[in-house]
Formats: sequence, structure tokens, C-alpha cells
Amino acid sequence: MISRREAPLRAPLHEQLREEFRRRISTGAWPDGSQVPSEATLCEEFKTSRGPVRQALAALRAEQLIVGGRGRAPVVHRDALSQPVETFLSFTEWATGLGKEPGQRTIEIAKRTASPVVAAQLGLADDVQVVSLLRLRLLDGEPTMVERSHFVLEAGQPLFGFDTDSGSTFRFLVEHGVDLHSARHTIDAVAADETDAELLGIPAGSPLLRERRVTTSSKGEALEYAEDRYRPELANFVVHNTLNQRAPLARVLTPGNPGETE
Amino acid sequence: MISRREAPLRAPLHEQLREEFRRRISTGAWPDGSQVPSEATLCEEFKTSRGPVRQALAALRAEQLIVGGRGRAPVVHRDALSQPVETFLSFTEWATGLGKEPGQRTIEIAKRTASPVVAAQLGLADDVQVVSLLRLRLLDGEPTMVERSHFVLEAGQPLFGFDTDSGSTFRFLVEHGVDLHSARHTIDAVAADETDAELLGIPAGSPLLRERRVTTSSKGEALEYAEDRYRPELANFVVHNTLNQRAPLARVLTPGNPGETE
DNA sequence: ACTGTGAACTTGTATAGATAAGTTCCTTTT
DNA sequence: AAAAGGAACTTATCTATACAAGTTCACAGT
Repeated sequence: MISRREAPLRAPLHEQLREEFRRRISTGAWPDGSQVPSEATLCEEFKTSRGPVRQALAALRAEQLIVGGRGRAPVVHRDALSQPVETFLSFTEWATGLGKEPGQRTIEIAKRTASPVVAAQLGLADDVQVVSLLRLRLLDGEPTMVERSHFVLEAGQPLFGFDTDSGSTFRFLVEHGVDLHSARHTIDAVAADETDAELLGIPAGSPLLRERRVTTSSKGEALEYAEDRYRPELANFVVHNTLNQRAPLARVLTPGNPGETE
Repeated sequence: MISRREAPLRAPLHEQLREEFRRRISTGAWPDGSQVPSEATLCEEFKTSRGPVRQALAALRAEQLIVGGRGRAPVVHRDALSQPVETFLSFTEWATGLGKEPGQRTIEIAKRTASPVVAAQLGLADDVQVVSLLRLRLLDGEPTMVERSHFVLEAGQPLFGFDTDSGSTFRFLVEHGVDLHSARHTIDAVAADETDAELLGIPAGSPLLRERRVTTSSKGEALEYAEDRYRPELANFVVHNTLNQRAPLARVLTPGNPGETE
């Protein structure tokens, strides 16, 4: 019963095709704006039926990597939004993907009792300890974002053995077996407090773009609660939606206690 | 050649099924948490093959309205983010969907030459006229958002024959044949200017959550450029993403001229 | 020169069937 | 009683085929 084949040796055909197509787009084998080979051609090339090919194309279509169709061959559309997942999970990988040099200065890393807000977001009792991290993030040397993240002990413990100024903490944690799987992001605006102002080199009270996120494991346990504050002149968020294709982004009423921060 | 069958009389089977299933979920015929009938059962009921049924279910699955599967029957999951599309296209329908009373006060509606920023966003020459609308939006009587929208003449013309304080302008325009199809939203933060401050009843300089959007027709022509500014204590944006499922939301570098507004 | 007709392509939709793989639950064996 | 086995269900994947519907383009007719 504990066969536990962690990584499936043979991914389904349509997934293989999807990744192959994605690779061809990202490497430029299928240049931006060019027509995608016809389904018949692809079936021929991969010796498969139309089902898996269409399923793979549909996935890319949902990401807007491919547009058009019905009659004429669809077209590669590789403009904006390239890596929408990594974008949100790792600042480092986001930055390098844009050709920028990511930097980070860890102001503080501590193990301490969770504040009420943090405890609530992580679903912990009030007297439980968490690993808290306060970092300044830079792009090409310019202060861009202040990150306050709080991990449950189980997930944050490995961080004390890691140079948090060196690389991607996200990748580090995943490689150490922390099951970071999904995240819920809340985006709003907030005025810079004294700390933000000093770190980012802006006047206190300046508007900042705030992203709060709760990262959970694949079983739904909250592992991290973080609050990132961006200089809006340097980074913002983009979403594209259509009448047909429903985006997993929603405008919501701000719940409960307004203004409270941490 | 001008057959122009605006509304297809017979939608594809899988779309009919999708809407029927969605209806059953929203009406409670398939209660939250209950198991969805098996594919075989649905094929039986609708006298169809598995293809369309699976295609319809896949669409709902992508919206997280249905979760689980493979072995056991999938389950209805009707909690969070319900109407992610209407959410972004119509303030009125978003508000009513939340059980709030939407309100709006039109400050100004005008036909005038587009400002450089607006012209650029709409892809127009500098001397072209647009229909500009400045509105204050309310939730249960409380000032919530300032909306500055600019329509190309073709799309905005009908607005002069419409009481812009009465209902959903989005619905009004769609019903008048304006082909509002998709939108690209950019989200950041900005300080309230004098106008914002007065309309929203907040101090000038307060941080506001800003959503700029370019709405385009199904052929890709820009029809509307709008800038909405929300009080962050009242509304914000939420996105949910996982390692597998790629969200069409991305964090991007703020392009070009920083700070410019209109 | 212009028009339009239609063949030959494309993708979209739907059917039918086969096999793989996961879950549930009852039965048998120990 | 507990564990092992297996039947009967489910969804996932894949194949093969057919027709509908939109696009492109060359060719014939005017």
C-alpha cells in the first residue's frame, strides 16, 4: 500500500506534449507570432491521435500562450505573462527570469511567539512559536520590496541553516522537503510605515502595493504567512481575463478589521 | 457573406451541459459538498457520449467549482470566488452578487480629445475624440471607488442615451452590440489626489488600490481604458494559485514612465 | 480587372470503444 | 478480529472516425 511512487515515471502523453510545446515556445523553436503546426502535423510527428495533442494545446491556450484557431492555424503569443507560477512563489526566480539581478538583505530572522494576526492566518494557537523573517528585496541594487514572512516551525526551521541572502529561499525549502503547494494572495494598498520608509528610501506615508499570502501544503495546512510591500513604481500585478476564460482572480470585499497590519 | 448570426441558435453541446451543470450547482440541485453524478449517469441522462460531458466538467473543474475525482466521484465545491468574470467586468453585478447595494454618482460624462496617455492605451492617434466618464461608486451608500473610464467613440456613443446612474453600464453596452470581450488589468497603488480625496471622503495622499484596465473586443481592438481607485479598507483583490494550475496573474515590472496618471 | 465559386486546408464538435488506474466495499483467509 | 484479496465501481487516458464550420487560395467566368 505504501508504493509511494513520488515522481511518476511516465507522465501522461498530453502532459509530455504540453511541456514539449511549452519548451518549443520558450526556446523560440516556435517563434512568437508564428503559426503553430497543424494538429495533423503534430499527430504525425508524435505518432499519436488528436486527443492528447488537442488537450496539450488547450492547456497552452488557457494560458494565452497560443491564440486564434478555427480555420486558420493558431498563433504563438508569447508577450507578457511568462511564468505566472514561479512569479508568485519566488522573488529570486521571478527577477532572474526578467533579466534583473535579484538582491536581498536580511534585516532579521527570529524564532518567537506568533502575533495574534499571524497566528490567526496560520491557524495556530496564540502561544505557538514561528520563524519570522524580515527582508529587503532589491532589483539591480534598487530597494524594491519589504518582505515580512512567518513560517510555522516545521517549515521554517531549515532556514536557520541557510544563508538567506544567498539565493531562492523558496527553492531551498522545497529541496528540504517542505511541501509548499498553493497560495492565496490578497492584494491591496497601504501607506509606508517608518520601517518601510527607511528600508525602501521613500517618505513615510507613501502608497505601497501590498500582497499578503498564505502558502499551504498540498494537504491544506498553512505553512507561511507573508506580507510583501512593493514600491508601485517598480512592480505591479497584471491579470488578463476573457468572457469565456475565467480568471482565478477576484475582487472581494475587505474582510473584518480594517487597517490592521501585524 | 453578411450572414451575421449574432447569437448562435444552437450552442455546442458541451457548452449547454456546462451551463446546465453550473445552474444545478448554483440552484443547489447539486448541493455544496455533494458528489457529482458519475459521467456514465450524465451520459445516460443527456443521451450523449463522454466527450462533451467531460469537457463540461473540465471547465467547472478549472473554476474549482468541482474538485477531486479519479476513483471516487468528484465533489461540488462552491465556497470562495464565485463569479470571477463578472467581478471584473461590472461593478454593479459584482456588488449585487455580494448582497450589497451598488450605487453610483456620475460626476462627468464628456466627449473630448483623448489625452496622450489615454490615446496611447487605446491605440489611437493623438487628436481623436473619446467618451470620458468620471464616476463615484458606492457600496451600501459608502463611497468605495473612483472610476475614470474612456471609451472609443464607437463603443462610448450609446452612453449618451443612458442614465449612467441607473444600472450596469457593462450590461447596457453589451446589449447595444458593443463587443466587450477581454480585459487586461494592471494593479498597483497610488496616493489619492485632490479629486479622489474629496469624492471618497479621505485625506489627500491616502494610499489607494488602483486597477487600470484595457478592455478589448474579440478581435483585439481596444475599446475602453479605465482607471479605478479603491479604498483599500473596502475592497481588494484575491488570487489563488497552485504549483500545477497556472494562474493568469503575474507580477511584472512597472514599465516605462513611472507615476504618470493621465 | 473583378467576381465568385469551390477545392483543400484548418480547427471545433461529437461518437464509440478500449485500456489504465484509483477508490470503495464486501468477502475470504489467516 | 485483522489482514489479504478481489469484484465493481469510479475517473483518466488514448485511439479512431466522422462531420461541421471557418479560412485561404487558385482558377474559372464574366
